[in-house]
Amino acid sequence: MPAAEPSRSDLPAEPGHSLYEWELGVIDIFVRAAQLIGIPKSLGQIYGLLFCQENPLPMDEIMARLSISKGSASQGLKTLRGIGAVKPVFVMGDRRDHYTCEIKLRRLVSGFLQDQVNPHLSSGSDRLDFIEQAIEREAPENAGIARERLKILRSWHSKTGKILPVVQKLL
Amino acid sequence: MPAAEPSRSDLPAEPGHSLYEWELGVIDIFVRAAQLIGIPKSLGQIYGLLFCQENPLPMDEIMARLSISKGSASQGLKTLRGIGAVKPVFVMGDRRDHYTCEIKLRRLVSGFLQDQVNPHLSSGSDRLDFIEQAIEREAPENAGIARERLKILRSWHSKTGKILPVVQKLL
DNA sequence: TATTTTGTTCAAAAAATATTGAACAAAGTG
DNA sequence: CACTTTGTTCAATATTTTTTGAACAAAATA
Repeated sequence: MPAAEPSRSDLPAEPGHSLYEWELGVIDIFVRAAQLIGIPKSLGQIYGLLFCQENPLPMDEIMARLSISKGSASQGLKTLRGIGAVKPVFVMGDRRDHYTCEIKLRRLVSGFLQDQVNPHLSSGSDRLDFIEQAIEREAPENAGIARERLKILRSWHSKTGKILPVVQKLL
Repeated sequence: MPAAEPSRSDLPAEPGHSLYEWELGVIDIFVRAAQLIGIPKSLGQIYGLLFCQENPLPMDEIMARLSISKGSASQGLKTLRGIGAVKPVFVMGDRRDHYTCEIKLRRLVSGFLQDQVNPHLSSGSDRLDFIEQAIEREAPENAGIARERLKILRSWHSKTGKILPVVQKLL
């Protein structure tokens, strides 16, 4: 598999001005990562851009350098803030919010897991209970297989719940 | 958080015939899981349906019970087969392929990781090398920060590569 | 060989998701 | 207070992804 030079098709359509080649490469990586974990590309772009900066950037700069709209930038930063991937920092003498990215892998992942995965896991318990009730209620001829599968699902649920903390510790 | 009864909006529009309530519940869980990891709902539906069966099911049955199209069923089974989530089994005296699902969590996850995550990880190496070259080539005034970030990315890459085997072992 | 059964492929349609930009709010400034 | 700057929201639009179904192929059957 050659792989070679990363495709740039996902990067700003109008590369008019700034952004070094190496920054484009980094952004490319984060855009792909975003797609892998199923979040919008623009989040990957914004995070990637901030990841390359020595200093925090205000929203206008982000919009300009990535050539994305105000709405995208605002919404994107909101989401990134929500999972703790990005933080507003106060910059003396400037009224605008400036943003830096969270650069600790562990925190980054924690925030994501907490926001995207944990909710599923906890609602999962309720769903399993619901299924259990349905099995009793219906008492189908094949309640045997049903109960067996439910048991498997419960064990999966439990295993998954135990994995996450381990992962976080290892990062 | 109430949570209660799983929504059924994702399940077959025309629940005309079979499918017990408990099966709907199980399918619901797998559809959500599918969305969480970013694969089409229909894959979750098919896997979920098979997960509830004691015996392998041929494609027509899958189409009928889930009321999905032939194309979806065929394509969905192909993908599931590709990641090892589903296996064709020979059924004596029936010309059709019959399918069972892989029911070992570890294998299920392995297949998925191998197919979806590993490729990203390996192409990642090439991308990092590309970025390194770009940094040298451009020698921007701020090559300092650039090299520092690259180092971080390399460490992330390495950590991630080490996590996967651990996860698989734990499941 | 003609016919049926089983399954794949792929262009077109539908559905889901992300992005834009204009209208609006909040808060500072002169 | 009128005006500017900064940022949010959300309906409309654009884009991407998924699903459908009809055309096709392969293989068994009669």
